[in-house]
Amino acid sequence: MATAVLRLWPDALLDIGPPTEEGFYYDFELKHRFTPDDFPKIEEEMRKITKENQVFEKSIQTRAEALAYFESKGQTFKVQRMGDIPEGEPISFFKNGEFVDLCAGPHVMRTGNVKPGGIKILKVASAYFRGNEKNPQLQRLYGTAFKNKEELDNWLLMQEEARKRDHRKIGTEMGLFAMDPEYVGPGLPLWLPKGTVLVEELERLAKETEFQAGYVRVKTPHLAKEKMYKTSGHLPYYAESMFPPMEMLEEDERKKRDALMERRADLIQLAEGMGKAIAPNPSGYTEEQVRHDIQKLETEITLLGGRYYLKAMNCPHHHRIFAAEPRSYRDLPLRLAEYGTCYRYEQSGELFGVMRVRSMNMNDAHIYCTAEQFAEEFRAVNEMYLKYFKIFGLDRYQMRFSTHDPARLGQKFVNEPELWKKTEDMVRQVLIESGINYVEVANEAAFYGPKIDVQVWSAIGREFTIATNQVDFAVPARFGLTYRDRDNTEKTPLCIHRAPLGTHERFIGFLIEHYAGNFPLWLAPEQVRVLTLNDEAPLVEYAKSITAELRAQFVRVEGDWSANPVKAKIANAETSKVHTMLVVGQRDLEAGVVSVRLHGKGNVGAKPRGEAIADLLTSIRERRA
RNA sequence: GCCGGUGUAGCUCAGUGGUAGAGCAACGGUUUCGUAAACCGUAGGUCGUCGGUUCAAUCCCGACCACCGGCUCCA
Repeated sequence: MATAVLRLWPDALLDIGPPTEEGFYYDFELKHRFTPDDFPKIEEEMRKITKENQVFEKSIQTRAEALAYFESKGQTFKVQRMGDIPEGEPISFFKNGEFVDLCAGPHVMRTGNVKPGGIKILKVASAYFRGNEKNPQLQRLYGTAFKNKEELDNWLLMQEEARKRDHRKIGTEMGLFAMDPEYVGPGLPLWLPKGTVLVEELERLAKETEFQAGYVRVKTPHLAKEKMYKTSGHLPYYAESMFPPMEMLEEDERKKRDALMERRADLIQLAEGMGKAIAPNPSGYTEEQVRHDIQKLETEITLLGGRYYLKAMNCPHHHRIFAAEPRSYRDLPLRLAEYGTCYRYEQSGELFGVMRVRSMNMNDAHIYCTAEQFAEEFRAVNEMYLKYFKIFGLDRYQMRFSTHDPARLGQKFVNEPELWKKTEDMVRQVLIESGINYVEVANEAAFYGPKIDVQVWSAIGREFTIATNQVDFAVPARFGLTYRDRDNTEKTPLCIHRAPLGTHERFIGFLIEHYAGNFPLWLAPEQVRVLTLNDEAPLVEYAKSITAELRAQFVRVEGDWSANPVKAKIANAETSKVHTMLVVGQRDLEAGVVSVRLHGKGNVGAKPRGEAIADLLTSIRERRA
């Protein structure tokens, strides 16, 4: 592709072009802006190149030769990329026809190995050079190539099928949720009645599971004073992702606070100057005194209060619940659970259907425990994850173990090298013992401790972090949380943050794509619909009595005894993805049976009414797939 | 937030410098029928918002908002 682009636009600057899961891309810097109208032209040129059947020739050059080559071509990005190759490593080049590029290895031996019909340019987008938003943006051309046209067409067809599973599309079609950016706001989904069913079924699952695992439930407000997030350490590091605070102060109080803050800023500057001890300090005002006064001002400012933040996480509230009563080692582990609603001001371009939103319901819980209890608790949490994955038939997942980076202690990560090592060892131990498939990634931990993120892939191939399990050895101490131990001393507990079902928003978005909207019976918004062959009174009576019986058993059932032809009624029920249809006609009425039809599977035959109902109830109770 | 694209009825989409259509859904009738769509009719829109060009703008231009594809970031 790069060869073709260079032929068409010789002034294009090249960055790099690696393969991806669906093909490949190449980044270019070019005055001309690519549009889809250019795609056929580029494809045409690529086809010519495949016909030329150029051989990919490898050559090794010295660093100086390579640099000189790219500099002579004015390829500044390539020159920068050269810096990424470690000193002493051979610099390999590949040449095909007139095109020469830095490359670790060719993906095919000759351009002719790709048949002209198998090539397609997919889309153009932009990307930051080296993925850093401070760097210039390049134009990224995505393309794909298959051995021949048939394989390409097959792949395109699959892409088309995948698009049909998009949770935004199905969510609208099925009436699960709605977005109202004009009145409610972007990223603030409204759960419609059918989507709320999913929300509540998941909550019920979580509540049952957590109850059995010894959790207790709590409820906390959606906002808190500024002091909360200063203490937790989320401010100012997290402020970017939080909704701006609500200012509660009256005009004069605000002036007072601003004055105090100004004074504080001055003192901080003074203290810094003193630290460097540039000038003599005739006033006799010592650095220690200044620090003390800053502290006093801090307290005064926070006591004025006046600022409330919508919570972006539940942990601080739970910490205050821990602090609300004196705790003994006998109370531990204390597992506080809540489906807490959090608000995060995600950047506008990051919003994505219901998968990435600004208001979210988290399947949250915080486990306060001793260091001795930690491994057992952590293992129990992991097991809960696996239990959920089994229920949802989720087999493509990966645990991502995120650890700290010792070089960034005190900046990105709290400066507790020993605790980091200790907790990371504990987590690693649990992972190895449980035989869980995981990868370890450095420098990705939370500021307060290592974490495990669970990556899942939806049927469409979208990858998401759906759940998280984090260790926190820092924030409980910042809140001064303690329990009285056996030896009558106060100790600080460890805290495990966990959210196996993530947020309703992302989890449901994921489930929609996972099931393509065809939910298992226990989750289905409309579980059963009773359909009559016609609208004659005795038949309608029969259908109504079945409906009433199911409804009394809390089955989500609707009835359709309209005068429409049964074919039409079935078509309606099928398009609404009703899980089970009970079709009744004169025959069924006389025999006391119902004809069972399953969504997507068709008619499965008649069953005695009582048996059909019992089967439904069992499947729901057992949450069968 | 950045780059590019898009914005017409509840949904999917046509369309034009002289103030708008189709299918499905909705509503009213007719149809009484055994496993994916019976027929007739009715209603529905400040053509994302604001401004500009023009005799005239849904169409051309600009700004903003929102959404989509990426990047960055994340549950």
